[in-house]
Amino acid sequence: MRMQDIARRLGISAMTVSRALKSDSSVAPATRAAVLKAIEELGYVPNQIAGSLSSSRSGFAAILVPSLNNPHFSETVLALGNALHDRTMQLLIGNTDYDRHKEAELVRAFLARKPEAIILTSDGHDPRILPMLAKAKIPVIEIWDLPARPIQHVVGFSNQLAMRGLIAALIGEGYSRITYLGEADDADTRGASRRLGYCEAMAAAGLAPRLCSIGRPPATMSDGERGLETVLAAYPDTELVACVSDPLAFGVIAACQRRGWAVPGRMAVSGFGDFEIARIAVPAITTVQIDAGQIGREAGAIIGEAFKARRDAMPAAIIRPVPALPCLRASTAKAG
Amino acid sequence: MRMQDIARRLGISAMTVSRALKSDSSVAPATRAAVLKAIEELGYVPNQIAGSLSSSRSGFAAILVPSLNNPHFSETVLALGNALHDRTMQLLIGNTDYDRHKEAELVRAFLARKPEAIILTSDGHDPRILPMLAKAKIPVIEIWDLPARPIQHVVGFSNQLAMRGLIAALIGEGYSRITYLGEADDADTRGASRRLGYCEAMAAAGLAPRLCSIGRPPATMSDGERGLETVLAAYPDTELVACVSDPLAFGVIAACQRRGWAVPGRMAVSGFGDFEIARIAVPAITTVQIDAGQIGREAGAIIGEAFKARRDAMPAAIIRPVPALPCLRASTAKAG
DNA sequence: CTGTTAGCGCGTTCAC
DNA sequence: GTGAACGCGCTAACAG
Repeated sequence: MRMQDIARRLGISAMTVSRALKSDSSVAPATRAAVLKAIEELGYVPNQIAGSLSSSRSGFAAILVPSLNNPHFSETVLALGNALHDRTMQLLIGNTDYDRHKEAELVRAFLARKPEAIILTSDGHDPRILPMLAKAKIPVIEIWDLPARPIQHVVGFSNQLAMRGLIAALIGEGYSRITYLGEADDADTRGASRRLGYCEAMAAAGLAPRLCSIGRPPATMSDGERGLETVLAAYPDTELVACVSDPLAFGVIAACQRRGWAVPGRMAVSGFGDFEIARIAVPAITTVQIDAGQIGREAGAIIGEAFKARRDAMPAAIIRPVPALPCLRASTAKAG
Repeated sequence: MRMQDIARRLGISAMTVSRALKSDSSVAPATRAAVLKAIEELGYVPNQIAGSLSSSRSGFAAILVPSLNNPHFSETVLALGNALHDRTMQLLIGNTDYDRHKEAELVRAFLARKPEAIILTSDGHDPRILPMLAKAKIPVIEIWDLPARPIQHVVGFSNQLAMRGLIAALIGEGYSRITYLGEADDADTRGASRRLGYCEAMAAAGLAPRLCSIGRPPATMSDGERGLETVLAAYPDTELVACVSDPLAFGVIAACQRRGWAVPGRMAVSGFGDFEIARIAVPAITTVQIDAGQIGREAGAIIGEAFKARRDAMPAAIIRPVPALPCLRASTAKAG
């Protein structure tokens, strides 16, 4: 069924049907009512592929995240999706699995769909995506970090500074034998940034870094459970395990509890991200607070501004920092 | 940039470029190499919107889930996405927020994109979507439950039987003052099914149902923390809280621990779904094991079979059950 | 307020 | 193995 069929049935032209479906165009109220009624009765669904080709507006924005399974990223995706819904745009979601090559492949596949904006979770990108993005001439937004050399717009925070701030605060609490537990390789540059922040904070206090790793990202609760062994093997005198993320920290705490070790007391543990579990777990987990939803909303706002700016002037790159502050909780409390 | 531009540059026709991009067509190897080289150099990205319009194959499948934030659904989405990737199809993901009306709106919006298959998380659907789906003439797969009156294909398990099995097992362990904690309304019919399963198991043992609720879905850890109060207010003698999901159970356990109550011992708690947290938490949480990834993979396989069947014969509805078995863990262990 | 014309950029279907 | 004509279903841009 095509617009033509609706039109013929009403003795009008397809163009009028098309206009009746866009509420902003000028169509006689009676005509519009008749069109909508006919569409409803016949169960007609417009072909948006044809519409997109004709209008060269796909109605898509694309977002790439390392892992949809991570509640943080899915919250960002959700918030962005809601923001775009208000602009009647849909979201194409891609999962890079912390893999640059897969990211590049997805960028290519998504660009073929002519998205009107693209959001990348800031990471070490495959350099080949840059010319592709430049050619697409659409807003590009990197989220979840503050890259040294941004592609264009940014919504995020410095993972490095945030982790440095947390570790500095913990050192201030009196901890010194702090061991870092994170991913092994640098596929996840947010993880690498956090590790760097840890090292800086330790160095600033005159302490040597103590690094342990658990393999490729993402860092899971199960990794945390195994990770405690790794930490103790390398640094048996550890008094605090600083984890790259909250789920990992939860796993470490669980492993301690299985051993009958008090957390805190026998061992302290910190995380990163302020996942729900960090607030609910017993003990509650010391972490860095991030509002994942806010990142999505801000990204949606930037897309709106970019569209507006295109009409007016040269759209300047927008760098929008979001808060990332340490939050000390029971898991690192010092006894009495 | 269009195919025409590539073609002119090589002194060939656009049609040859098009064929060179589909590896199955007959193009001289030298020609193909030249085309691919030119495309690479110029950074040409084919316009899939035009391709879809012309071939009437969108390359999309659409999936609607109640909540992308739920690690279970995101795992299903991920597995389905991988399965479809092998068929070079992309996944349009929609979040219904446990809302039938929103689901209907999304079905309409997605059908306009001409997906080649649609996957719905089985729920009470808005009846208006049925004619729309029928008209679309594409495979429809309902997942995560076994609906009484399926639309077409199904991959799932009976939430009712699964919960009944779990409760029966717990009654077998010697529990009788079991209180159910779940969502309030029936927006989430999987939750309603589980509640029904609980009631049946209790009735079968001659026990009266003890129902408590925590508001609309999804059931979060925070809901669990508050939920314990609700349970104790209504049924102070509760010895086991049977929760509609693992995160909710985790919240209840956390609330117990904050009161200094031993779990198990002073209170037992069960969940549903076998989320990672159920295995890692201390105590580990008794639950019903579901393989969320398998549901996605099976759905992907059904899409493949449906495409094959279309050529051969009338595609019969496929009902593919997946396992959902009780798993007793420490959180409901009987002392001694 | 409504209709007509002319593409949008590909892939299908023929020719050769 | 390659090219030319045509159409996919809709909307932009113009008439009227």
